[in-house]
Amino acid sequence: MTTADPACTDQTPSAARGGPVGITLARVARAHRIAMGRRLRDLGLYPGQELMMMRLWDCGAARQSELIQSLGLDPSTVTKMLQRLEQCGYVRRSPDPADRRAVLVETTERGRALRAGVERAWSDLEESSLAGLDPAGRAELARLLGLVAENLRDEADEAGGCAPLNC
Amino acid sequence: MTTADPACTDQTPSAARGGPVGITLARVARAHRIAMGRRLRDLGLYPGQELMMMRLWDCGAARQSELIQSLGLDPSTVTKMLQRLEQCGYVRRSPDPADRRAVLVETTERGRALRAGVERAWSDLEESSLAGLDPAGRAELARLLGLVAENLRDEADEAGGCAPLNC
DNA sequence: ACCCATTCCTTGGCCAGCCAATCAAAAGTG
DNA sequence: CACTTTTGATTGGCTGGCCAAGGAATGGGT
Repeated sequence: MTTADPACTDQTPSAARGGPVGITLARVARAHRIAMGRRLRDLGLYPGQELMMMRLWDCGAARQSELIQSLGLDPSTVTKMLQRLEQCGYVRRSPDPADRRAVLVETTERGRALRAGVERAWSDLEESSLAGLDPAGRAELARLLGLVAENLRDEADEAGGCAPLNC
Repeated sequence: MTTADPACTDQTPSAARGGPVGITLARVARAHRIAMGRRLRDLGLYPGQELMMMRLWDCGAARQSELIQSLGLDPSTVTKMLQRLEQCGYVRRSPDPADRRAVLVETTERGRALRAGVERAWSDLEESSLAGLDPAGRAELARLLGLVAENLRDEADEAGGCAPLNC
């Protein structure tokens, strides 16, 4: 008698009834990340590393603190990720001559070679995940997600951004 | 001259131009998970554990394999998560008398006590993230996300579901 | 009755990602 | 000039989460 409870087969957990959109978002995002991870594995990347590489492709060379800021990651996360990317030969790190604390990061030729594959992964996943959605629907989805993003950004600022002025 | 490149200030990485919705989704989801994580930390939970607890609240007692199936997680992930939840006193694990391989899992009183907090976390985050969205917009967002979820579920089935019949 | 495939779970190893503590260098302040 | 604060980066430790490999019990097939 393990699965007798009818609630056990319900899709949305009863404790999340107050956040139906939120839990749907979480589920979709997880599936999306997994799908992206499958594509990245074929390229030799782990999920998360593609964002770092994309940033480096756009920036040329960048200081580590800049990457931390733009990706919104923890400094330690960036340090370790870059150590691994460097070991894979995708990235080169060198001390900044203008600031002996800082580290300059740039992609190698091998790192640049990943770009086409990552671009295809994004396009491919976009087509796969938005299949059956007309351009209007896609635009609407992008618009709504943008609103949510702004709301969440505001909340994040409230929580952690007490540094600049008052508070 | 570290930040001279104008593309460096662009919001969307150029390598993701083929997947604008996808990258927006990834960003929103990350912010959402972080916001949820902040609320969960106050309750004594880590992100991901709330889904496990929610499942257990709905199921009563469940076999570990059932949790793996319903949450879509790796068996090893579930094993370790349950070991930690048990150590925190939120969960109790006992051998299934009907099958000596299996493990039965159920919430403790302390685990049940978390429920109100988790419910509030979901509701609170829903309000915060959907602020400024009228019910029609929320329904539309839920509908669109549902479509994406289905597309991604299909893809996941294609990738890993070669077990049952042909193939 | 026997053997083999399947199922259930655990362990170890690896990654992303966070927090806390630490150190070195730079910048501000007296 | 010296002292303090702030910034840049690293290390260690913890979590979620995956894969690969293994062991133990069940169940099917002959």
